[in-house]
Amino acid sequence: MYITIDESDRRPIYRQVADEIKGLIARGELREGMALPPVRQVADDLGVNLNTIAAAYRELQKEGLLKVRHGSGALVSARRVAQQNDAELRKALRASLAHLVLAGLPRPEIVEIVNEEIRQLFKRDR
Amino acid sequence: MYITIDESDRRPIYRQVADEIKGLIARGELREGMALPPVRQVADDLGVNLNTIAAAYRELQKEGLLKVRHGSGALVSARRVAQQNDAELRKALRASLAHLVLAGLPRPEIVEIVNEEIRQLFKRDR
DNA sequence: GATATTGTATAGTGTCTGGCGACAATCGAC
DNA sequence: GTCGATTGTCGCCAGACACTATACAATATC
Repeated sequence: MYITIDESDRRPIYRQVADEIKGLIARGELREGMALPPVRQVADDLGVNLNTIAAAYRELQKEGLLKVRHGSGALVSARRVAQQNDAELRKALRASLAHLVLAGLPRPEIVEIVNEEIRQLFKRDR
Repeated sequence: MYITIDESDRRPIYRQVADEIKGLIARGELREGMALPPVRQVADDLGVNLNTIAAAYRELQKEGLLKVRHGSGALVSARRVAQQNDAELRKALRASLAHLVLAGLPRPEIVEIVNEEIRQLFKRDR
């Protein structure tokens, strides 16, 4: 499972991992019922402690995306999060778009990038 | 200056504030040369300590968006951030879009929302 | 059942966040 | 120019958080 973490990213590691897995689920690379690698394996790959990955899994379980089972592994249990605050989602989107603007990207380029990302997200939806 | 903070948002307050101000600058509501309200005023409005707001201002100064002057206030000093990691920006965008997908929004609606947000961002650019 | 594999719990360490109070720089009235 | 008001800064503290190491518990495999 291709996950990376970033030193310069100010989010905690466990949340970076959780967000990456969310991305994999969103774009259908991880589908309902599929097993995730054991926490120790991911932890070794990334060079962090197993508890850090376990925290990420628990986070996703709390949101209803994973079913984590003591002794066996973790499974993708849904491709939908239960209740999601719409305002929160928009705020995050707005913030990331604002950063593109502040980076100096012109409007057409931003539109281009966004469309490309959306395309990637729905690539596997047929 | 209309800023809000959100208890349920897991980002620290000072970063929420910094991001909101970034948004105001990005969409041109705060323009270069304009003064920001004193840290005490913002702090009182939001019910937090002045140091929390000061931390937000310092954050923005570090990114080159503000000029903070001891004794006088803080000014918007640019509408561009100096160096910005492109990969980081895309990652944030990707994450926020993924969350929309996981919330169950259909592709057309996501496109709609994104276009609306982009429009808002460039509303004042003529 | 024994052993390996997998997630969980606990405890320790360092960092981050946010509050309080004192300090320092600047401004404005006079 | 001085003084008071206004503004940002600093040092310290308490609590929460992030991450690690190690021991424990549940499940799978044989």
